[in-house]
Amino acid sequence: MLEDEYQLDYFKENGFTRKQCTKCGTNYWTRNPDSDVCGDAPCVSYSFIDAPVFSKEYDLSSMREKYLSFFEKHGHTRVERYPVIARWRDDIYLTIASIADFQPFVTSGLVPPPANPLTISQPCIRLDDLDAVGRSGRHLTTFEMMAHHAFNSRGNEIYWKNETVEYCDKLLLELGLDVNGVTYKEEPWSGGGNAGPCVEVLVGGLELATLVFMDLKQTRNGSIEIKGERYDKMDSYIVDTGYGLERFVWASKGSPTIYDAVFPNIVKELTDLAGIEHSIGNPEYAGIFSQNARLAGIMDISGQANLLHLRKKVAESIGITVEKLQGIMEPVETVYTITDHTRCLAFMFGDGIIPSNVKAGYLARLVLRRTLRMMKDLGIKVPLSDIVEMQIKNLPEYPEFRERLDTIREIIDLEEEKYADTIERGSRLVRKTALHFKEKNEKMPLDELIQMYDTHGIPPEITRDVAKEVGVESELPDTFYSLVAQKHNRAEKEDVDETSLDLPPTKRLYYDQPESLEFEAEVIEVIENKIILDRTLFYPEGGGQPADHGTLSVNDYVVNVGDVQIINGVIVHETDSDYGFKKGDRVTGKVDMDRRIAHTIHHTATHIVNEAAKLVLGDHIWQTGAAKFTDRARLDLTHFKRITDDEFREIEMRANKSVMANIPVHIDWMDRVTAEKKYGFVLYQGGVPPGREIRILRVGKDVEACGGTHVSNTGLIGPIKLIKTERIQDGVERIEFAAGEAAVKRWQERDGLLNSSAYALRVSPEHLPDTVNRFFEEWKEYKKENERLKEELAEVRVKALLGEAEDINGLKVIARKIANADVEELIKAATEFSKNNDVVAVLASDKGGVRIVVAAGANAVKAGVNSGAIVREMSKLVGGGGGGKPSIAQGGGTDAGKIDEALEMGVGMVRKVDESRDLHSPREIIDFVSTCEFYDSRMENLNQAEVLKIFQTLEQNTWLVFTNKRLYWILDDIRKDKLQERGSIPKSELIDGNKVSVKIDTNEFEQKTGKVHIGSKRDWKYSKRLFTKLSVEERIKNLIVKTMIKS
RNA sequence: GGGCUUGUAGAUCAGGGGUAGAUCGUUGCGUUCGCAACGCAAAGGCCGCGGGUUCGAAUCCCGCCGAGUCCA
Repeated sequence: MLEDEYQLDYFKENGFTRKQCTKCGTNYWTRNPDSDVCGDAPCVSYSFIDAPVFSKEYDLSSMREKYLSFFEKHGHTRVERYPVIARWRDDIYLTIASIADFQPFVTSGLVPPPANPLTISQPCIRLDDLDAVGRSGRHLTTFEMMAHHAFNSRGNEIYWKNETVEYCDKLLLELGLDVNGVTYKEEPWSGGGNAGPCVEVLVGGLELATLVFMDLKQTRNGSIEIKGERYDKMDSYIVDTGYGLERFVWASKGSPTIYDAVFPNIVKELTDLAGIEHSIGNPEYAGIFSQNARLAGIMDISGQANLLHLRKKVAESIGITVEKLQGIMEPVETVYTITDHTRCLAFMFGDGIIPSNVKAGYLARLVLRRTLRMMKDLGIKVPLSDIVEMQIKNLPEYPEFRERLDTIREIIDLEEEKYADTIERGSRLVRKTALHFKEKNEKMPLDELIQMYDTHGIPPEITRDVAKEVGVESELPDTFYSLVAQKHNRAEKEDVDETSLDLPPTKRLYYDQPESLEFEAEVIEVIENKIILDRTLFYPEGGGQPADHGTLSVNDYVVNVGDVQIINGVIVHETDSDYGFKKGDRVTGKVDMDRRIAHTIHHTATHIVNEAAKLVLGDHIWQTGAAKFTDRARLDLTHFKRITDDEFREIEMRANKSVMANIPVHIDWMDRVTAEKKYGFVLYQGGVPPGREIRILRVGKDVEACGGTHVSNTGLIGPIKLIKTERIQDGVERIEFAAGEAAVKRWQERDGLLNSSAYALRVSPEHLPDTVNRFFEEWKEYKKENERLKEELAEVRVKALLGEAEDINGLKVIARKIANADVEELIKAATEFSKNNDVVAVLASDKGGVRIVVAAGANAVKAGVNSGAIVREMSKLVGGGGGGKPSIAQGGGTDAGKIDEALEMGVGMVRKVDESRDLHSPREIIDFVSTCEFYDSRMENLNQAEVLKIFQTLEQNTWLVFTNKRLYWILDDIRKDKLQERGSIPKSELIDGNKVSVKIDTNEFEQKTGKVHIGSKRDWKYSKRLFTKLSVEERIKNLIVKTMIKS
């Protein structure tokens, strides 16, 4: 269907014939009469290695220059490269191709290209094949795409297919390529909603360039079908070429890998640093890498399995073992990767990406951390910033990187530190978690590895290694990082439901008459509550500035305008009623000027604060967002650390100085291309406005494309008060500030706070810090003193009361009301009492209702006194609740009149202790269990029969401990003893010869109707996520398994 | 923008409704000619902030602030 597209006169007139590849069946054009395959992998393998295809060797800069000047000679204008961070795009983070520079506005025809035709060498970053970088011999994360573009439209064609192929062919021949050396393979192209015919330019088995003829766009019912999608012809059609600079250099040198061709000196430096032998002068050695690159060229090497396959093949063909090959290749491959990655980082940071946990900054961090890991593998100890600096110095064509060197170094050093922290923290966590699995004698599950990475950023390799140190095995998943990066590469495109309004653009009066508040207009359309006029003073929401409010009136009808939006140049007024409005009416509009002025002031102030921040913090500052309100505004800036107090103050001062300088605000409508040429991409601080003409706002040195309303001179802003900074993401600081009246209100508020605080302490505001400090210190001292005194008081009280003890069953019982004592006092006294083994203290106070504390000495507890149970009952009586451990418990209530009664009851309970034994035989337990309902931590009901069965299979030496409606523990002896020592569980005994012994909280045993809760949260907490995935049955078994391992 | 984790002594962390803990570090005492090591003891906490539930919250719930991390 696209066959005819490739029948080019140039081919026919220059001795080419169209052939079909005998291997893959694709059609291609060649001059070589003997050719029978297409020249692309996997049909052929590299033939240029050790056999350079051009007449001489080129390095990057000579090849780039050769290319650009070739196209200049042929009528193209040389265009400066764009940044690798695609600031003008909201759909991708990184510049992935030269054509990306001209999307979307140039390719869509909305904006003319900067030159036509043009040539450019555009640095690009692609992170899709991270795993292959360094290993395949040809993959790079960063490369320069040399290109020439021609933007054609119907009636104005610059050139099309014939010329494009001719240029390419001429260039190759000029470089000294054998006439039979090039193959043009037909390969329809599609991507990003566009498509078109395309030829791949193949030399020596390597794809050197791609010539795309983009003339189709995806449509629902298009007449042309490619790969299942339907397309139509476009009115504009674009020559989109891409020549791989690095590949040209490689082909010109014929070195074993692209890395040796492109940055031999850096590779050398790094091999030296790592102490690795890398002598590509040695033919035998170089042969290994050549062979590897050749075979990698015709294979898919993503993933461990594929890599192993490659290794085998290479080893086979050279005649050495895989292990030996691995030993030679791996360190050098790592060096290649580091070389590539550090160049990538040089471009990223050189073009101002700030590392972050989001967006492009996250990609930078990803690459940076990967690099650090590999440096560690090789034992390279120098700081990463040294290597990146090396790269930058190796890129003399990018002087702008050198200017930013200090900042770049600081950013990298900070990142390196951060990563070391993360790994340190992570290793501790892994060790801890691994110990749990060791206990269970299990492998570290994949889930855990994923969680370590997902939640804590610990790479799976590290998790594996650390776990291994502890003695726990784990599985390392394959192709981890490529998957991650792929998902990251594309920004989410926001779905704007474009209700297409087929109306003329509204005349925007607010630009020409910023000070007017009333206007007359004609109603063009009324759609429900949405009113569209031919002209308006109402500012529609945009550029972080909210919409104007106000009223529209026709005759006597007045409606309120609550929102204003602009859709494709048509301004829509959303009102609270459409009553009385119809097409053709003359209306009067009135804008709420107070609101507008507040927005206007904040908008101009935003530009000033932005500029001030840039001056104070550095050139890496970019605005990533902003919002204006009537009472404040906020500005989000890229910055790699927190803004300090000093910087904060200085930004504020500078901003106010700009106000005081009363600088005029210049607004011009400019042609986009001219503006970009003149000011660069700093124009696009908040985002990229569409259109051929853009509105340029200049305040002092700050120049931005901005559609907002602004004051004419900065003096009109009035004061600017910075309110606070906030770190909204890693690498993004938010500055909140108020300007004009809002600023005055802010500091009045602040003064109010200060004054009332100072007044409360009866000091003047300037003494506030000292005084507050003193008060706080004193408060701490008094607190401690209070504690000491309470302890002393407790001792005294105990001495005084011990004599009053009543003798019950050999225990000394003290029941006392201590008036107006707080809980702490009671506890201290009770604790003091219970130091005597035989004492049971039952204390109560009437402070704030009723407070009750009961404590029992060691012998008393052994005898069966349960303070918790006593307190519970006593508290119930006084209208409250309480509980605690057998040794000590506390509670309280509201009914102070019943204190004496409660005390009596407490004593009564001690009396009864002897009567209730709380040890039970397994038979009793089973009986008990069979009357209970069970539920687990997820509050799910359990199958009772199942639980029963599990209990019956419990091993000897297993203890079940029930308290407070919960089955808390299933324990082995050792843990039981330990917990009993700590008093966490009640004492219990093994009943002779029985398989299971259990202690049940007496209270609970009597209330058999209650539900029994299985498992304590504590047991699952260390890997909550893991356990919640398990079934209830698995969870119970898990507890039991743990127990058995112990014994 | 979304998810997950996290905030307790100077540091690293445990605990997880009922008197705030461990280890290291700090200080003092003992031992030593002195140091290290050791032994004993002490000091050091608004348990991130603000609400709520409760007789009682470091602990549970809600909100805020801070930190970390994965993803879009």
